[in-house]
This record gives sequence, structure tokens and C-alpha cells, in this order.
Amino acid sequence: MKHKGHTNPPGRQKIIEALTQLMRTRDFHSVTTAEIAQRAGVTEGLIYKYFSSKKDLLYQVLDDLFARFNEVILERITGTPSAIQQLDIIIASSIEYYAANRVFARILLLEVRNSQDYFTSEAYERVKTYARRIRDIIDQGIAKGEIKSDIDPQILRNVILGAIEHACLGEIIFSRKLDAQVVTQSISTILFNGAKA
Amino acid sequence: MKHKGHTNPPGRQKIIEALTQLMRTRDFHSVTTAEIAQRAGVTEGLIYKYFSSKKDLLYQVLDDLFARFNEVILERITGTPSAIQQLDIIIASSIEYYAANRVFARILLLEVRNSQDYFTSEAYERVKTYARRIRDIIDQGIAKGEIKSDIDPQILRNVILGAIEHACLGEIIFSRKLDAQVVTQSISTILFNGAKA
DNA sequence: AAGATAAGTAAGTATTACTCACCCATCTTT
DNA sequence: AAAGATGGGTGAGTAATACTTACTTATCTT
Repeated sequence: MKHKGHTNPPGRQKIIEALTQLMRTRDFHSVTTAEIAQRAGVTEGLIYKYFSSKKDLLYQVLDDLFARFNEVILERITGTPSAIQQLDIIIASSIEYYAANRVFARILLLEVRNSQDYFTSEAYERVKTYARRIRDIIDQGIAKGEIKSDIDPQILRNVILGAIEHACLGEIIFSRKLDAQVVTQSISTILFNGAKA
Repeated sequence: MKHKGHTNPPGRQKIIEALTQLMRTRDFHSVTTAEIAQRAGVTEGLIYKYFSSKKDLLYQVLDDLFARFNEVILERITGTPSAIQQLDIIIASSIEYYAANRVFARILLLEVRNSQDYFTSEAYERVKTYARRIRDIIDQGIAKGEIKSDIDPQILRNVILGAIEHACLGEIIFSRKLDAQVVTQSISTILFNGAKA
């Protein structure tokens, strides 16, 4: 019998932790279900009691991690009046969170986007919430006169998301060190003040 | 016996075309070697005469497509004196090329980055050439006084790459229509003039 | 004509994601 | 307290997949 998400038995949690652990050093495809089960101390069959497929397991791992990420973001921006400051906080928080949580970043940026079913998963709903939050702040910034009114808000959102992601890719892929403060400052200067002399 | 890349027999080319075709509608992992061989009209074994693995085949497909992409870029920027104009051309050309060549964009942005061996492939060398070209133009722009001297050139490069990629992701994943001209103009305005009012 | 080299084949094999029938413990209902 | 339902967990499967190996056929050089 297939289970829904509203219970969280120890076996389920151990499977999630096992995959998370294994993905600290390996990519998703190279990790086998046999390894996951072994590391979790359960049988392979149990994986398919809680997850409809290996990919579904990956999506649920991402969902868990993204839920916490969205909480952090929301917590940090509340109380800040300026739209541009809020965007700075989101940029900084994202870079920090990605750096502190490499598995999360790798799953989000490198492992899930290649298959269509990801975009119908619950994890992707979290991404939409995150992206919508940025979009809302931009709209408010334009309304309040902080951001130029002739800027396309959706494209600014995409540029911000792209800037964050690409800033972190080197770190994630090659384990390069990265100073979140400095990078955020640089990105912010470019996006808000412009690079032209 | 393993072959090197300096010959290009019909079987090899048919295999490359078969995978390219199949990836027009499907993601890499869901395409099987049996399907590739069938579509190419060869046996499965032949794939492994020319490619060391299924992933190596993917990398070589990307390598072919990226070689042409780099040629287009170089062709278009030569003769343009202004650094900012050169960057605009690169942004526009990239977005256009990605849109016109979805399989290329999907492979580059979604399918290869998840595994480490990609970063030692020949295809990745093409990416480095492309990225280095952008970096050089930025450095020249700073030297000529077109771009602010206090901007971190590497981070500007990352922001440009990120902006291009994220601008195209919606198009690539959800097949949304996208006006390369308009998007380039918007990105360029944000990056060079700034979003702050 | 010979001999080497390259192109291509056919029949494997180990591994992998996934399934299915079955336990066993705990709780609810009568 | 007996019966039954429910959910956590098992273990032995299976079809399909990426890849291998031994082989044949064609092409080229000298």
C-alpha cells in the first residue's frame, strides 16, 4: 500500500538522511537504491513504500531542505522597509544558505531540472514561492519609486536568480571558497547602480 | 579497439544525430542506448566503439554544437569597438542561439553539470573559451574606461552568464516564447545602467 | 596479393530500479 | 478478549539497461 506524506516513520526519515549523506560526495545518478537502503539500515523495498520512485525521493529531500530555506528567507526580510535592502538580504541569504548546504544547492541547481516531472512536484512549488517573493518585492519597489518604473520586473527577477545561481556554481561544483558578504555587495552594486562608467 | 576523434565515419555521425533527435522531446536519462542504436540504424555495440560511455556521447554532442556556437559569437563581435556593445552582442547571440537550438541549451544548462567528469571533457573546454571571451571584454572595458573600475570583473562575468541562462530557462523548460531582442535590451539596461531609480 | 587497420555486428553479462507477496506489531472495535 | 484492520518493514524476485567481448566484413596501403 502506498503511503501519503502525513506520517513520518523512522524508516522514511533514515532513507532521506541516507540519500542526503551519500550526495555529499556523489551525484544522484551514481548513487544506487541498494546503497541508500544499506546506509539507511533498511531494505530496498521500503524505499518504494514511502517514495514512488528514486527521483520522487530526491524531490522530497529537496522539499524538506527548501521548506527550511524559505523559513529563513521570510524571517530575515520581515521588518525591513526598503525593497532594495530586502533584495540584498535575499541575495545574501541565498548565497550563504547554498554555501552552507551544498547538497541542497546541488540538488536544486544541478540534479532536478533535467526531468519534466520535477516541475509538477511539491518541491517545485517551494521554488515558485521563493521566486514569487522576489517578484513581489520588485513590484513593491517599483510602486514605491525605489526601482526604475521602466524595468521589466520579471526580467529583473530572472537576472537576480541567475546572478545568485551563477555566483554559487563555482563554489558548488569545484568547492571554491566564496565570501557571501563580498559577492552580495558586488552583485548588488552591479544590479542596482549599473556597471557602466 | 578504441578510436580517437580524428576520424568521423558515418556510423559515428548517425549515432550523434540519433541522440540529438531523441533529445528534442526527451531528457538524456530516459533515452536508452537501444533506442539510440535503433534510430541510428546501427547496433548498440557500435556506440561503444566511438564513445567510451553514454555520457561521453552526450559530451561529444555538446562539443559539436558548442564549437559552432563559439564560431557564431566570434564572428559577430569582431569589428565592434565598444566593450559594452560587444557584451550586448554576446547576450543577444546566446539567447538567440539557445532559443533556436533547444537541445544544445538543454544539454548545456540542464543535463551535463551534475556529473564531475563533464568538467574534464573537451566540451567543457569550449565553455571555458566562451566564458574567457566575456571576461576579456570586461577587462578591456574597464581598461578603456567604459566599465566602472571598482567592479569585480569575474563577478560581472558571472552575473552576465547567470542572466543569460535564467532568461532562457523558462523558454527551454516550458517552451515559452521569448523575444531575444527585448530580453537582451532589458538585461543590458539592468546590468549597465542599474535598476535603482 | 597481402596484410593491416578500421567499420560494424551479435550475443552475451552484471547491475539497477522497481514489484510483489508476505510478516509482525500496534491499535480499534465489538 | 477475540477479531480484524492498519501501517511499518522484509526478502526474494524481474525486466530493462549500460556496457563487453569475440567475431566478421570492408577499405586502404604498399
